[in-house]
Amino acid sequence: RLRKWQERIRTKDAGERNLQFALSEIDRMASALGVPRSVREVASVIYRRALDEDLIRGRSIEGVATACLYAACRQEDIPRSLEEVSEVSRVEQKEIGRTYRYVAQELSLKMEPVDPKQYVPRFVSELELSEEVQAKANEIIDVTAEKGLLSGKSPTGYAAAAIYAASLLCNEKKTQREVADVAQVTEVTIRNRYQEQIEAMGIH
Amino acid sequence: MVDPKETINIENVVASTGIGQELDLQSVAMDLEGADYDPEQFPGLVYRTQEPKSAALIFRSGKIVCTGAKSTDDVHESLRIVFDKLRDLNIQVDDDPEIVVQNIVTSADLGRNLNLNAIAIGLGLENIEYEPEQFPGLVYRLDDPDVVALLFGSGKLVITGGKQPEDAEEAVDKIVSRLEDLGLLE
DNA sequence: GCTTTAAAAAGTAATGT
DNA sequence: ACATTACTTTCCAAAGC
Repeated sequence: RLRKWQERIRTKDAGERNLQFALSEIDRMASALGVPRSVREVASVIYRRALDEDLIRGRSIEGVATACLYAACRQEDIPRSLEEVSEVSRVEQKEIGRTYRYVAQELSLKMEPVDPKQYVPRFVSELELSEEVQAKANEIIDVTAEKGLLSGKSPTGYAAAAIYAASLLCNEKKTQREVADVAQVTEVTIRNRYQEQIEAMGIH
Repeated sequence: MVDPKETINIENVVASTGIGQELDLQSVAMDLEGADYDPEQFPGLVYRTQEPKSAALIFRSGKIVCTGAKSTDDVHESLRIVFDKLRDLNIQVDDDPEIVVQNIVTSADLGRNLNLNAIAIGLGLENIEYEPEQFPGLVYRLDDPDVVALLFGSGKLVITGGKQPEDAEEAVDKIVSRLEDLGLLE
Protein backbone atom coordinates (compact mmCIF):
# COMPACT_ATOMS: atom_id res chain seq x y z
CA ARG A 1 0.00 0.00 0.00
CA LEU A 2 2.81 2.32 0.95
CA ARG A 3 4.46 1.36 -2.32
CA LYS A 4 1.41 2.27 -4.37
CA TRP A 5 1.20 5.58 -2.57
CA GLN A 6 4.84 6.33 -3.28
CA GLU A 7 4.35 5.33 -6.89
CA ARG A 8 1.45 7.73 -7.25
CA ILE A 9 3.57 10.52 -5.87
CA ARG A 10 6.35 9.55 -8.21
CA THR A 11 4.13 9.54 -11.31
CA LYS A 12 2.49 12.74 -10.20
CA ASP A 13 5.90 14.33 -9.78
CA ALA A 14 7.03 12.99 -13.13
CA GLY A 15 3.93 14.37 -14.75
CA GLU A 16 4.51 17.74 -13.16
CA ARG A 17 8.10 17.75 -14.27
CA ASN A 18 7.09 16.85 -17.82
CA LEU A 19 4.51 19.62 -17.89
CA GLN A 20 7.04 22.10 -16.57
CA PHE A 21 9.51 20.97 -19.20
CA ALA A 22 6.94 21.36 -21.98
CA LEU A 23 5.91 24.82 -20.82
CA SER A 24 9.51 25.97 -20.49
CA GLU A 25 10.21 24.67 -23.98
CA ILE A 26 7.21 26.56 -25.35
CA ASP A 27 8.54 29.64 -23.61
CA ARG A 28 12.05 29.18 -24.98
CA MET A 29 10.85 28.59 -28.55
CA ALA A 30 8.38 31.46 -28.40
CA SER A 31 11.15 33.80 -27.28
CA ALA A 32 13.41 32.60 -30.06
CA LEU A 33 10.62 33.25 -32.56
CA GLY A 34 9.94 36.64 -31.06
CA VAL A 35 6.21 36.15 -30.64
CA PRO A 36 4.21 37.96 -27.93
CA ARG A 37 3.36 36.50 -24.54
CA SER A 38 -0.25 35.93 -25.56
CA VAL A 39 0.90 33.31 -28.06
CA ARG A 40 2.77 31.38 -25.35
CA GLU A 41 -0.34 31.42 -23.22
CA VAL A 42 -2.49 30.10 -26.04
CA ALA A 43 0.12 27.43 -26.78
CA SER A 44 0.18 26.43 -23.10
CA VAL A 45 -3.60 26.09 -23.02
CA ILE A 46 -3.55 23.89 -26.13
CA TYR A 47 -0.76 21.77 -24.63
CA ARG A 48 -2.69 21.22 -21.38
CA ARG A 49 -5.74 20.19 -23.40
CA ALA A 50 -3.61 17.76 -25.40
CA LEU A 51 -2.31 16.39 -22.12
CA ASP A 52 -5.84 16.01 -20.72
CA GLU A 53 -6.95 14.21 -23.87
CA ASP A 54 -3.96 11.89 -23.62
CA LEU A 55 -2.58 12.89 -27.00
CA ILE A 56 1.03 12.73 -25.93
CA ARG A 57 1.25 8.94 -25.74
CA GLY A 58 3.63 7.63 -28.36
CA ARG A 59 4.86 11.11 -29.17
CA SER A 60 7.64 13.26 -27.81
CA ILE A 61 6.81 16.06 -25.40
CA GLU A 62 8.92 18.40 -27.52
CA GLY A 63 7.05 17.47 -30.66
CA VAL A 64 3.64 18.15 -29.13
CA ALA A 65 4.90 21.35 -27.49
CA THR A 66 6.25 22.62 -30.83
CA ALA A 67 3.05 21.67 -32.65
CA CYS A 68 1.00 23.56 -30.04
CA LEU A 69 3.16 26.63 -30.49
CA TYR A 70 2.76 26.43 -34.28
CA ALA A 71 -1.02 26.20 -33.87
CA ALA A 72 -1.05 29.06 -31.35
CA CYS A 73 0.84 31.37 -33.72
CA ARG A 74 -1.79 30.69 -36.38
CA GLN A 75 -4.69 31.19 -33.99
CA GLU A 76 -3.23 34.54 -32.96
CA ASP A 77 -2.86 35.54 -36.61
CA ILE A 78 0.91 35.80 -36.48
CA PRO A 79 1.81 32.55 -38.23
CA ARG A 80 5.34 31.15 -38.38
CA SER A 81 6.03 28.61 -41.10
CA LEU A 82 6.81 25.02 -40.12
CA GLU A 83 10.35 25.68 -41.28
CA GLU A 84 10.70 28.69 -39.00
CA VAL A 85 9.30 26.78 -36.05
CA SER A 86 11.52 23.79 -36.73
CA GLU A 87 14.57 26.04 -36.56
CA VAL A 88 13.96 26.75 -32.87
CA SER A 89 12.86 23.19 -32.07
CA ARG A 90 14.90 20.04 -31.94
CA VAL A 91 12.05 18.18 -33.61
CA GLU A 92 12.23 17.83 -37.37
CA GLN A 93 9.79 19.75 -39.56
CA LYS A 94 7.97 16.70 -40.89
CA GLU A 95 7.23 15.45 -37.38
CA ILE A 96 6.00 18.88 -36.25
CA GLY A 97 3.61 19.00 -39.19
CA ARG A 98 2.26 15.53 -38.50
CA THR A 99 1.85 16.18 -34.80
CA TYR A 100 0.15 19.51 -35.48
CA ARG A 101 -2.41 17.85 -37.77
CA TYR A 102 -3.04 15.15 -35.19
CA VAL A 103 -3.49 17.60 -32.30
CA ALA A 104 -5.67 19.94 -34.38
CA GLN A 105 -7.89 17.05 -35.45
CA GLU A 106 -8.20 15.47 -31.99
CA LEU A 107 -8.86 18.73 -30.17
CA SER A 108 -11.14 19.94 -32.98
CA LEU A 109 -9.14 23.15 -33.20
CA LYS A 110 -10.92 25.12 -35.87
CA MET A 111 -7.80 25.98 -37.78
CA GLU A 112 -8.49 28.03 -40.85
CA PRO A 113 -5.98 27.99 -43.70
CA VAL A 114 -3.26 30.60 -43.25
CA ASP A 115 -3.95 33.84 -45.11
CA PRO A 116 -0.80 34.82 -47.03
CA LYS A 117 -1.44 38.45 -46.05
CA GLN A 118 -0.52 37.53 -42.48
CA TYR A 119 3.08 37.08 -43.57
CA VAL A 120 3.28 40.36 -45.45
CA PRO A 121 4.03 42.87 -42.64
CA ARG A 122 6.88 40.79 -41.25
CA PHE A 123 8.48 40.01 -44.62
CA VAL A 124 8.08 43.61 -45.82
CA SER A 125 9.69 44.84 -42.63
CA GLU A 126 12.63 42.44 -42.92
CA LEU A 127 13.13 43.61 -46.49
CA GLU A 128 12.87 47.26 -45.39
CA LEU A 129 10.18 47.99 -47.94
CA SER A 130 7.61 50.78 -47.71
CA GLU A 131 3.99 50.69 -46.60
CA GLU A 132 3.10 51.36 -50.20
CA VAL A 133 4.65 48.04 -51.18
CA GLN A 134 2.88 46.35 -48.30
CA ALA A 135 -0.50 47.72 -49.40
CA LYS A 136 0.17 46.72 -53.01
CA ALA A 137 1.19 43.20 -52.00
CA ASN A 138 -1.99 42.85 -49.95
CA GLU A 139 -4.03 44.00 -52.90
CA ILE A 140 -2.36 41.50 -55.21
CA ILE A 141 -3.07 38.70 -52.75
CA ASP A 142 -6.72 39.66 -52.35
CA VAL A 143 -7.40 40.09 -56.04
CA THR A 144 -5.62 36.93 -57.21
CA ALA A 145 -6.93 34.75 -54.36
CA GLU A 146 -10.43 35.91 -55.27
CA LYS A 147 -9.81 34.58 -58.77
CA GLY A 148 -8.96 31.18 -57.33
CA LEU A 149 -5.19 31.23 -57.66
CA LEU A 150 -4.54 30.44 -54.01
CA SER A 151 -5.93 26.89 -53.94
CA GLY A 152 -3.20 24.41 -53.01
CA LYS A 153 -0.41 26.97 -52.86
CA SER A 154 1.80 27.49 -49.84
CA PRO A 155 1.01 30.78 -48.04
CA THR A 156 4.68 31.80 -47.69
CA GLY A 157 5.45 31.36 -51.38
CA TYR A 158 2.26 33.18 -52.31
CA ALA A 159 3.06 36.11 -50.03
CA ALA A 160 6.66 36.20 -51.25
CA ALA A 161 5.62 36.43 -54.90
CA ALA A 162 3.13 39.21 -54.16
CA ILE A 163 5.79 41.19 -52.29
CA TYR A 164 8.25 40.69 -55.13
CA ALA A 165 5.67 41.89 -57.66
CA ALA A 166 4.70 44.85 -55.47
CA SER A 167 8.33 45.87 -55.03
CA LEU A 168 8.68 46.02 -58.81
CA LEU A 169 5.45 47.98 -59.28
CA CYS A 170 6.46 50.50 -56.62
CA ASN A 171 9.97 50.96 -57.97
CA GLU A 172 11.54 49.54 -54.83
CA LYS A 173 12.84 46.41 -56.48
CA LYS A 174 14.13 43.54 -54.40
CA THR A 175 15.63 40.55 -56.16
CA GLN A 176 13.87 37.19 -56.16
CA ARG A 177 16.74 35.89 -54.07
CA GLU A 178 16.31 38.55 -51.39
CA VAL A 179 12.58 37.90 -51.08
CA ALA A 180 13.11 34.14 -51.27
CA ASP A 181 15.55 34.30 -48.37
CA VAL A 182 13.24 36.08 -45.94
CA ALA A 183 10.26 33.91 -46.89
CA GLN A 184 12.39 30.76 -46.95
CA VAL A 185 11.15 29.55 -50.30
CA THR A 186 13.04 29.05 -53.56
CA GLU A 187 13.36 31.54 -56.38
CA VAL A 188 11.59 29.05 -58.60
CA THR A 189 8.49 29.20 -56.41
CA ILE A 190 8.49 33.00 -56.45
CA ARG A 191 8.90 32.99 -60.22
CA ASN A 192 5.99 30.61 -60.73
CA ARG A 193 3.59 32.36 -58.36
CA TYR A 194 4.67 35.78 -59.65
CA GLN A 195 3.85 34.88 -63.26
CA GLU A 196 0.36 33.67 -62.33
CA GLN A 197 -0.38 36.67 -60.13
CA ILE A 198 0.77 39.22 -62.69
CA GLU A 199 -1.29 37.47 -65.34
CA ALA A 200 -4.39 37.45 -63.14
CA MET A 201 -3.91 41.10 -62.21
CA GLY A 202 -3.82 41.97 -65.89
CA ILE A 203 -0.61 43.90 -65.44
CA HIS A 204 0.78 42.46 -68.66
CA MET B 1 -21.40 18.93 -68.58
CA VAL B 2 -19.67 15.59 -68.41
CA ASP B 3 -20.67 13.37 -65.52
CA PRO B 4 -17.62 13.27 -63.25
CA LYS B 5 -18.29 9.56 -62.73
CA GLU B 6 -17.34 9.01 -66.37
CA THR B 7 -13.88 10.37 -65.64
CA ILE B 8 -13.12 7.81 -62.94
CA ASN B 9 -10.00 5.80 -63.64
CA ILE B 10 -8.59 3.01 -61.52
CA GLU B 11 -4.91 3.71 -60.90
CA ASN B 12 -3.94 1.01 -58.47
CA VAL B 13 -5.43 -2.09 -56.89
CA VAL B 14 -3.99 -3.76 -53.80
CA ALA B 15 -4.95 -7.35 -52.98
CA SER B 16 -3.86 -10.08 -50.62
CA THR B 17 -3.90 -13.85 -50.94
CA GLY B 18 -1.97 -16.94 -49.86
CA ILE B 19 -0.74 -20.19 -51.41
CA GLY B 20 -1.56 -22.22 -48.30
CA GLN B 21 2.05 -23.30 -47.91
CA GLU B 22 5.07 -22.00 -46.02
CA LEU B 23 7.99 -20.85 -48.11
CA ASP B 24 11.77 -20.81 -47.88
CA LEU B 25 12.25 -17.32 -49.28
CA GLN B 26 16.02 -17.76 -49.46
CA SER B 27 15.71 -20.54 -52.00
CA VAL B 28 12.84 -18.85 -53.83
CA ALA B 29 15.06 -15.79 -54.18
CA MET B 30 17.80 -17.98 -55.67
CA ASP B 31 15.56 -19.72 -58.22
CA LEU B 32 13.17 -16.95 -59.17
CA GLU B 33 14.79 -14.52 -61.57
CA GLY B 34 14.11 -10.89 -60.90
CA ALA B 35 13.30 -11.50 -57.26
CA ASP B 36 14.45 -8.94 -54.70
CA TYR B 37 14.89 -10.28 -51.20
CA ASP B 38 16.58 -8.45 -48.36
CA PRO B 39 15.22 -9.80 -45.07
CA GLU B 40 17.24 -7.27 -43.09
CA GLN B 41 15.33 -4.49 -44.75
CA PHE B 42 11.92 -6.09 -45.20
CA PRO B 43 10.59 -9.61 -44.49
CA GLY B 44 8.88 -9.91 -47.86
CA LEU B 45 10.37 -10.96 -51.19
CA VAL B 46 9.57 -8.59 -54.05
CA TYR B 47 8.63 -10.02 -57.42
CA ARG B 48 7.51 -7.87 -60.33
CA THR B 49 5.30 -9.00 -63.22
CA GLN B 50 5.59 -7.21 -66.57
CA GLU B 51 2.16 -7.82 -68.13
CA PRO B 52 0.08 -6.83 -66.36
CA LYS B 53 2.56 -4.64 -64.52
CA SER B 54 2.50 -5.19 -60.78
CA ALA B 55 4.65 -5.92 -57.76
CA ALA B 56 4.05 -8.90 -55.50
CA LEU B 57 5.32 -9.16 -51.94
CA ILE B 58 5.79 -12.81 -51.04
CA PHE B 59 6.12 -13.78 -47.38
CA ARG B 60 7.54 -16.76 -45.51
CA SER B 61 4.02 -17.67 -44.39
CA GLY B 62 2.96 -18.11 -47.98
CA LYS B 63 0.82 -14.99 -47.90
CA ILE B 64 1.15 -12.64 -50.85
CA VAL B 65 0.31 -8.97 -51.41
CA CYS B 66 -0.05 -7.66 -54.95
CA THR B 67 0.07 -3.94 -55.76
CA GLY B 68 0.23 -1.76 -58.83
CA ALA B 69 -2.42 -3.42 -61.00
CA LYS B 70 -4.75 -1.17 -62.96
CA SER B 71 -7.89 -3.28 -62.47
CA THR B 72 -9.26 -6.11 -60.38
CA ASP B 73 -8.91 -8.37 -63.42
CA ASP B 74 -5.25 -7.41 -63.69
CA VAL B 75 -4.68 -8.27 -60.03
CA HIS B 76 -6.06 -11.75 -60.64
CA GLU B 77 -3.98 -12.12 -63.79
CA SER B 78 -0.81 -10.93 -62.04
CA LEU B 79 -1.33 -13.30 -59.15
CA ARG B 80 -2.05 -16.17 -61.55
CA ILE B 81 1.39 -15.51 -63.04
CA VAL B 82 2.98 -15.47 -59.59
CA PHE B 83 1.26 -18.74 -58.65
CA ASP B 84 2.51 -20.41 -61.85
CA LYS B 85 6.06 -19.13 -61.29
CA LEU B 86 6.01 -20.71 -57.84
CA ARG B 87 4.62 -23.96 -59.25
CA ASP B 88 7.51 -23.96 -61.75
CA LEU B 89 9.77 -24.05 -58.71
CA ASN B 90 7.99 -27.22 -57.55
CA ILE B 91 6.17 -25.38 -54.81
CA GLN B 92 2.68 -26.54 -53.93
CA VAL B 93 0.12 -23.83 -54.54
CA ASP B 94 -3.59 -24.19 -53.71
CA ASP B 95 -5.84 -24.60 -56.75
CA ASP B 96 -7.43 -21.20 -56.76
CA PRO B 97 -6.47 -19.27 -53.64
CA GLU B 98 -8.92 -16.66 -52.41
CA ILE B 99 -7.89 -13.19 -53.52
CA VAL B 100 -9.13 -10.28 -51.43
CA VAL B 101 -9.03 -6.75 -52.81
CA GLN B 102 -7.87 -4.52 -49.96
CA ASN B 103 -7.66 -1.10 -51.54
CA ILE B 104 -8.51 0.59 -54.81
CA VAL B 105 -6.99 3.94 -55.77
CA THR B 106 -8.86 5.99 -58.36
CA SER B 107 -8.50 9.40 -59.94
CA ALA B 108 -11.31 11.54 -61.36
CA ASP B 109 -12.05 15.05 -62.58
CA LEU B 110 -14.90 17.29 -61.45
CA GLY B 111 -14.29 19.44 -64.52
CA ARG B 112 -14.18 22.68 -62.57
CA ASN B 113 -11.66 24.56 -60.51
CA LEU B 114 -12.17 24.34 -56.78
CA ASN B 115 -11.74 27.00 -54.13
CA LEU B 116 -10.18 24.76 -51.49
CA ASN B 117 -10.18 27.55 -48.91
CA ALA B 118 -13.93 27.95 -49.23
CA ILE B 119 -14.47 24.19 -49.17
CA ALA B 120 -12.34 23.76 -46.06
CA ILE B 121 -14.36 26.40 -44.22
CA GLY B 122 -17.68 25.52 -45.83
CA LEU B 123 -17.56 21.82 -45.03
CA GLY B 124 -17.08 22.70 -41.40
CA LEU B 125 -13.46 21.66 -40.82
CA GLU B 126 -14.77 18.38 -39.40
CA ASN B 127 -13.77 15.59 -41.74
CA ILE B 128 -11.45 17.92 -43.54
CA GLU B 129 -7.78 18.57 -43.45
CA TYR B 130 -6.34 21.27 -45.69
CA GLU B 131 -2.76 22.34 -45.04
CA PRO B 132 -1.37 23.78 -48.26
CA GLU B 133 1.95 24.42 -46.53
CA GLN B 134 2.33 20.66 -46.25
CA PHE B 135 0.37 19.28 -49.19
CA PRO B 136 -1.66 20.96 -52.00
CA GLY B 137 -4.61 18.58 -51.69
CA LEU B 138 -7.57 18.87 -49.36
CA VAL B 139 -8.12 15.62 -47.46
CA TYR B 140 -11.78 14.66 -47.17
CA ARG B 141 -12.73 11.56 -45.18
CA LEU B 142 -16.13 10.05 -46.00
CA ASP B 143 -18.03 7.66 -43.76
CA ASP B 144 -20.15 6.01 -46.44
CA PRO B 145 -18.48 4.79 -48.52
CA ASP B 146 -15.53 4.54 -46.15
CA VAL B 147 -12.92 6.19 -48.36
CA VAL B 148 -10.60 9.16 -48.35
CA ALA B 149 -10.65 11.73 -51.11
CA LEU B 150 -7.91 14.18 -51.99
CA LEU B 151 -9.34 17.24 -53.73
CA PHE B 152 -7.17 19.59 -55.76
CA GLY B 153 -7.56 23.15 -56.97
CA SER B 154 -7.79 21.92 -60.57
CA GLY B 155 -10.93 19.96 -59.77
CA LYS B 156 -9.10 16.67 -60.10
CA LEU B 157 -9.29 14.24 -57.21
CA VAL B 158 -7.95 10.95 -55.90
CA ILE B 159 -10.11 8.46 -54.02
CA THR B 160 -8.46 5.76 -51.99
CA GLY B 161 -9.39 3.23 -49.35
CA GLY B 162 -12.24 1.65 -51.29
CA LYS B 163 -12.69 -2.11 -51.65
CA GLN B 164 -14.90 -2.05 -54.72
CA PRO B 165 -14.86 0.11 -57.86
CA GLU B 166 -18.40 1.24 -56.95
CA ASP B 167 -17.08 2.90 -53.80
CA ALA B 168 -15.34 5.53 -55.92
CA GLU B 169 -18.51 6.22 -57.91
CA GLU B 170 -20.57 6.67 -54.76
CA ALA B 171 -17.88 8.90 -53.31
CA VAL B 172 -17.78 11.13 -56.39
CA ASP B 173 -21.58 11.45 -56.34
CA LYS B 174 -21.61 12.42 -52.68
CA ILE B 175 -18.77 14.89 -53.06
CA VAL B 176 -20.42 16.54 -56.05
CA SER B 177 -23.79 16.85 -54.34
CA ARG B 178 -22.26 18.21 -51.13
CA LEU B 179 -20.28 20.81 -53.03
CA GLU B 180 -23.34 21.73 -55.07
CA ASP B 181 -25.46 22.06 -51.93
CA LEU B 182 -22.96 24.49 -50.53
CA GLY B 183 -22.66 26.31 -53.81
CA LEU B 184 -18.96 25.57 -53.90
CA LEU B 185 -18.88 23.96 -57.32
CA GLU B 186 -18.10 26.57 -59.99
C1' DG C 1 5.48 3.26 -34.67
C1' DC C 2 8.79 1.63 -38.63
C1' DT C 3 10.36 -1.08 -42.62
C1' DT C 4 8.39 -2.23 -48.58
C1' DT C 5 5.22 -2.13 -52.75
C1' DA C 6 2.12 0.62 -56.10
C1' DA C 7 -0.53 4.65 -57.99
C1' DA C 8 -2.69 9.35 -58.83
C1' DA C 9 -3.17 14.32 -57.75
C1' DA C 10 -0.14 19.38 -57.63
C1' DG C 11 3.25 22.04 -55.16
C1' DT C 12 7.81 22.62 -53.75
C1' DA C 13 12.71 21.60 -53.66
C1' DA C 14 17.33 20.03 -55.06
C1' DT C 15 20.30 19.31 -58.75
C1' DG C 16 21.85 19.58 -63.39
C1' DT C 17 22.51 21.89 -67.94
C1' DA D 1 16.03 30.08 -67.09
C1' DC D 2 14.82 25.56 -67.94
C1' DA D 3 14.43 20.37 -67.21
C1' DT D 4 14.66 16.22 -64.47
C1' DT D 5 14.26 13.77 -60.41
C1' DA D 6 12.40 13.36 -55.96
C1' DC D 7 9.85 14.22 -52.06
C1' DT D 8 5.13 15.74 -49.59
C1' DT D 9 -0.36 13.43 -48.77
C1' DT D 10 -4.06 9.52 -48.83
C1' DC D 11 -5.04 3.93 -48.67
C1' DC D 12 -4.03 -1.23 -47.68
C1' DA D 13 -2.08 -5.89 -46.80
C1' DA D 14 1.93 -8.67 -45.39
C1' DA D 15 6.04 -10.18 -40.92
C1' DG D 16 9.04 -8.54 -37.74
C1' DC D 17 11.41 -5.30 -35.00
